[in-house]
Amino acid sequence: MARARMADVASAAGVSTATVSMVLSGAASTRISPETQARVREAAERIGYAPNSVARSLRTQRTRTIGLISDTIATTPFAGRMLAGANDVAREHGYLVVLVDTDDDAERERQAIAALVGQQVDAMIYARMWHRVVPAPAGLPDSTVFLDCRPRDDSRPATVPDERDGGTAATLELIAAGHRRIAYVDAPEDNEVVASGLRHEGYLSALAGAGVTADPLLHVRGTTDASGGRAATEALLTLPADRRPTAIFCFNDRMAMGAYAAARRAGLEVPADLSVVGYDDQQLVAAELDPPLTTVALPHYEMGRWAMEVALGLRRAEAGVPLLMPCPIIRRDSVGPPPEPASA
Amino acid sequence: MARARMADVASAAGVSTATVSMVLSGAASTRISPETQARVREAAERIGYAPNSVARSLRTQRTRTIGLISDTIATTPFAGRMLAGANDVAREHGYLVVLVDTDDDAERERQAIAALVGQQVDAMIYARMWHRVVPAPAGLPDSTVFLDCRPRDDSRPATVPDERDGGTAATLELIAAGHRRIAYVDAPEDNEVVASGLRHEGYLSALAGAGVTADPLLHVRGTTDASGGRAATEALLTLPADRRPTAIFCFNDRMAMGAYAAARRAGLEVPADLSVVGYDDQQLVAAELDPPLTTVALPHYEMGRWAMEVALGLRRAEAGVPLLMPCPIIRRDSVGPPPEPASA
DNA sequence: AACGTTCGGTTAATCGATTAAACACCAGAG
DNA sequence: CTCTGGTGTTTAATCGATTAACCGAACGTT
Repeated sequence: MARARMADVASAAGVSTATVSMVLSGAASTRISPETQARVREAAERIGYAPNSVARSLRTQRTRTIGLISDTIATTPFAGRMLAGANDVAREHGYLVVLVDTDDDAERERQAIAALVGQQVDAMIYARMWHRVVPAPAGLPDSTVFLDCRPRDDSRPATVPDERDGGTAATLELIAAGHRRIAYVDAPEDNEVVASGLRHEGYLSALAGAGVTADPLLHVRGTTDASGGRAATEALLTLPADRRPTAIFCFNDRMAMGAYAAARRAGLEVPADLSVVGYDDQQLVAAELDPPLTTVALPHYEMGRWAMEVALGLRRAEAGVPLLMPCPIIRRDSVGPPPEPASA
Repeated sequence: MARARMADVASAAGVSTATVSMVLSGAASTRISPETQARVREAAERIGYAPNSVARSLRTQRTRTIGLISDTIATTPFAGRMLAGANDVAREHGYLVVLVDTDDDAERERQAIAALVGQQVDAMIYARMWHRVVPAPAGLPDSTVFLDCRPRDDSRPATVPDERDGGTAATLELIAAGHRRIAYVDAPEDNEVVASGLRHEGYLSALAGAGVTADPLLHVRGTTDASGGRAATEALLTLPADRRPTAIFCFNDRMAMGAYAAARRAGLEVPADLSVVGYDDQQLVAAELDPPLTTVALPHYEMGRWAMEVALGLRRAEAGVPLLMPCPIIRRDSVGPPPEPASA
């Protein structure tokens, strides 16, 4: 049998569709007598009526649907938490999210935007899986919110992680443990990777705040995977004893994995001989390392929530200055005091 | 200015909306003169017309939209690839996917199903993030496809990984390297985790096929994280030398990480002293271990594609017997010959 | 000249809701 | 006995497309 329509409820209850609509939408409860309301509700229940949102959307011009465009969902472990945040807020307010993964392809992105606009989504979220500055794509509605990226012209509301502050927090954690010779194992030089520079700034400012002069030798780079972290750490460990770092802050958790491996090869224990702090709090990795890794979490869930709240108009957000979402430090067991009592 | 409607195109081109519709949908190209067609297209282009899919959907009773219900997207690294597969197929055929994460909550699931049905999705995919047998939820349309799970009554098309074959492949890999004493570090006993038993069956059958008698001592269990794998492996390594395994097949990659740690603590090198094979080919983990881990990949992307193809009717699939998607072995560097020349 | 056929469109119904405006009915006021 | 005002409900327009049915003109045939 076909799905019940409002007209079916109407005839079952012996009223007009207008009455059914008013009763079920709860709007004009005052105008309709309680008896009629009860009759309508009972009839709707009985024949299993469920409104057709397509028809409703056509009439009301709102679909209670939010479009979420993202690059490469597949290959990042971060997408999930961002999606989860957005999805939770959407659900809490009766919205549905239409997801499109553009695989970082400009043509697909164009199509996706067109398709979502055609579907009349009420708002749009433009997400990137790693913090970037992007040229605002054409065709995005005014109601678009940027997530984990910011439009180059800052023309729309956006939220990104507060990487600078995260870099400071990580470094401070090591300083607090007594370290003075702290290395920063950075990502390769790449303007796209804004996180790299910001975390470095945070690192430098933490050192400065503690009265430690930054040693340029301790700022090294490697590819952003375990092998890069390992190579960079190995280089660091060949430094003469008095210049060698007692602690390492890595650009991300995978590089920290590599740092662990390098330490192991060099016969060093983490954290007894070398303290390590990562970044990202990567699912199923950071906590599983031996010892579990102290790291800085990327606030993907929170950013996802925020973006959806703005998209839904639950929260005012002016374009111009992106919201910097705090990156909390996650303390585990990879940080300890330096091997020798600090210079103090 | 409001979005252009078909009527706007019609008046701009001096024709009726029927003509516009026919021209733009490409359907009745034969009936309309080439000149008129050109005029209509030009007008549509000029005023930037894009069809309103809500209106179209109401009329055609199809939304070109697929609902995808899943549990806990957030906390698993697998979701991405499954989504990517589904999304790719959808995009290739001009469909959009509406995603709902139920967070494994029955009430949310109910709401999600109702919402998607109300949105008139053309079909639905019911996904789980780890292989399970589930009671088919009420309210799912007939067109629902099950992804990485199967309805208890096998009443709908479904696809799950071929875990048994994967277990065989992993074990065979070790046998081929010359191992005879091969342990299986299993997940805790739990009927929900069907993968556990199936991989075990595969393991046993590979051993039997090679004429090796399975030693019950070599079937141990641990929690499905690194610490569980580590504890189980440590237990294995305390076995007397002649009963000790020379190779370990782990239920998943995280447990394999733990096996690495245990080996290291025991002064053993992987793979020189101990070979290890994992399962899952977990993103950003398996390949990053030192040495990179040989493992069995879960075909999430392929399952996602398959499910969407079935949902879109591009592929016939009868309910009854779930499609077993092959789990390819990913060879890296954690498998070598046993430390002593094989018994041969 | 009368009568099909094509050709090239147009008319109008329809999908299933929402909602402004109209209406029927009754009570109380003037 | 008419008028005014509520009250409770219905009528009908509307959202923006699709599509079956129809229609007028031109052309060919006998």
